[in-house]
Amino acid sequence: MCAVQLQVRPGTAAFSKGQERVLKILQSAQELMIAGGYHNLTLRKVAAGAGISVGNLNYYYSNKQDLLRDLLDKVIEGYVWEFDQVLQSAGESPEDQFVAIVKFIIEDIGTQETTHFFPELWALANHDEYAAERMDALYIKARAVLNHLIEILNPALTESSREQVALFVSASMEGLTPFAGFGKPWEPQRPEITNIAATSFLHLVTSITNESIQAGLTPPKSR
Amino acid sequence: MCAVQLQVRPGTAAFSKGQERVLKILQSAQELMIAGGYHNLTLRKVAAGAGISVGNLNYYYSNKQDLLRDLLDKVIEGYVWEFDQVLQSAGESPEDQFVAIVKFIIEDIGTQETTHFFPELWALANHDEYAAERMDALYIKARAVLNHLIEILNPALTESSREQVALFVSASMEGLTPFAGFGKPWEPQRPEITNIAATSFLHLVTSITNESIQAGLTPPKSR
DNA sequence: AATAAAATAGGTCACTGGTCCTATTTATTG
DNA sequence: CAATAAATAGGACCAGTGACCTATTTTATT
Repeated sequence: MCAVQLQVRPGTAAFSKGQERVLKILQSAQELMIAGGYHNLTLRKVAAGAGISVGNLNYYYSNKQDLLRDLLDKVIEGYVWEFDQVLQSAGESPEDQFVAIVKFIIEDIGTQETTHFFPELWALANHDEYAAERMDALYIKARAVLNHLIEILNPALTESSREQVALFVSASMEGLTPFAGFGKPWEPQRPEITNIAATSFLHLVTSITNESIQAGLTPPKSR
Repeated sequence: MCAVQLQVRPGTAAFSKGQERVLKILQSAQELMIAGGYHNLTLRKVAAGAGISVGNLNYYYSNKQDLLRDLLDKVIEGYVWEFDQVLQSAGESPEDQFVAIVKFIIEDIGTQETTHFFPELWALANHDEYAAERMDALYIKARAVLNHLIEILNPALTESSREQVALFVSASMEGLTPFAGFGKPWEPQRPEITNIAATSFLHLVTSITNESIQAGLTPPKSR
């Protein structure tokens, strides 16, 4: 994908300059994506933002798709890393840990980076297979944290029920992005919304049953 | 915005042909948006899809922004109309009506149109003021239905609490789009996820209090 | 120091996209 | 039917874009 990475072989030197450049390129691309969306991401702007020429950018990324993929990889890895951090931060009770994670994620969607990047990712995933794959991998990681705690909080749930609950919780929080994210109309009420979410999710994960997930609210009269 | 609309004056005839063309143009634009996202929406493709020339397209929409705005208006109006229908369909108890609406909305995100269009809208709203305004107006309408029922189901809630709860419920469902929408990994489990959502939301709206929204789960030890 | 590899700039090229202009055809109206 | 407006096609224009190539400079290696 990226020239530098491909050309690194065992026993080769540091390539520190090239690595730095790649980092600058990706940061420039990310900033452009956040500022103007994918349709504003041009190689010339990326090069300018990284302080290099278009020809040099082409040396690192021979085409735009490769750059986009590396960008997705980089940004998504960043979030995966954050989730791992959260998982390792030893908390009190499972309830407290669960609430802490909910608060952490809703806090995160308040940043401009997250508010602007993720809708682009969701839109990309509708038309780009690679984006869809990476997005899927990211959210699997994100739900792993929730899954782990839900299993403790509600051991009676089957694996599939638990995963469905985790998906619902995760997706619910993501859904707040376009409404209570950075610069959005409900941004000032994010604290209250966080309380609603935490209360609601905690009750859900501790009280939901396999049966209610399968049968729904209006159980069939037969049987 | 659109040439035809602007040139219609009192006493003028039907302009049936022009109106038809505008409809075809907007439908073509919508199809392209759904199929390939905004970055795939070009005037040439819109013209081809509508079966007219670029020059003729330019006669109806003198620039791309105007076309985009009319497209947003058209699609959003369609959803607003749907919400009004839902609101008028007299149901049984408020609980049943509430659950019916939740099911209706989650059903809707399973269509390709909704799954593909809305992420584009959310992304656009991050960089286009007009898109942000129209999106806001749409969701205000969508929440009005929820607000109305929440007021019945939980009269003790203040107006702002109620609106925050409605926002959370609405945003949660929207958040399912990139995960359980059309062609998404969790699409097969949408029925179970719908049950989880309905159960969770119904408990939330009937049991939440103003205090828990304000204070959160861990009340301060002082006082 | 000599040599090879890496990094960089600059320019070119074909193509696409939005916009604009003009001539022509079609419909409407008095 | 004449005249006026609406609708349409075709093309031109020009800025921008991704991709590519080559020459040059910088860096590393032996």
